[in-house]
Amino acid sequence: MLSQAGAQSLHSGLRDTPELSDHGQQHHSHDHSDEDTPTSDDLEQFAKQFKQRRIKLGFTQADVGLALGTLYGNVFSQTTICRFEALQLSFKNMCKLKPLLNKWLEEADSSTGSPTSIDKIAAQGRKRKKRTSIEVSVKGALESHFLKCPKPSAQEITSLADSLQLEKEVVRVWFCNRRQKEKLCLHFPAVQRKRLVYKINHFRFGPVRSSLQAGKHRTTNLFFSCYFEYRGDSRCRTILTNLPEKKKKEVFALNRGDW
DNA sequence: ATGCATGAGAT
DNA sequence: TCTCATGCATA
Repeated sequence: MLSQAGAQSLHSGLRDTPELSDHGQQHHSHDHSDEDTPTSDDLEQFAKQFKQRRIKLGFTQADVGLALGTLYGNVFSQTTICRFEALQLSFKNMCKLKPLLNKWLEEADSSTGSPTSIDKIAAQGRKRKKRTSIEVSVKGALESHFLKCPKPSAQEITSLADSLQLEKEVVRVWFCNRRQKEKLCLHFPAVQRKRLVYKINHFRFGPVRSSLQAGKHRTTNLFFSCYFEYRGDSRCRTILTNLPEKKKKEVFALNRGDW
């Protein structure tokens, strides 16, 4: 499957499994909206409503996070509020935060728009490691490995890190985060749908054909187009890959695999 | 909104 | 050494 108009290595990226969207434990049909363990739907609905109200009241996610601190002693970051609204937290975590946010909502709803004073917490001195930026091609390789083995052993991590020229720790953390990410969306159908959107529908490969590239790197450059949907629209992204043979195979494997 | 990171508690 | 909750920093 090469160049030309064809080369449609499709694969509509659907391998929908009988997702177990709800891990039981919610038989109490009596929706005592609060304290009881909410259902995924409850949370989904609440999160949406929460965001709506928050915005109408003119608060930012960061505002809410701080307010929770001054109100209940638990400060949260903009990140966490954001993730709550987007259902990007674990089911358990969502359940934990819901009551707090609900209280805030009630209070904010009633109280006159007097902006609560904000107090910044002194930045603590922990030296945080600079965020290392992983190149797209390298991420692809990691992803590819993840599909084969989500839990590589220390040794495998070492050799992988070595071959990708990354710190072992970076690779280790990448896998941890990747696993975590994999789990987070399991409980919320809405999020799953959204994430599916990011999945690539099909690919096209071939040698670079643009006049610019022609001639020069005919044998080493490949174009790699991903057709996918993003927020309802179909998009296409083309990436040029100029990799050694071994890497090319990885790219191909990755793209043919069920990503 | 999200990628890489930290740290506490579980294994 | 992992999972989980969480966030700084940045896209």
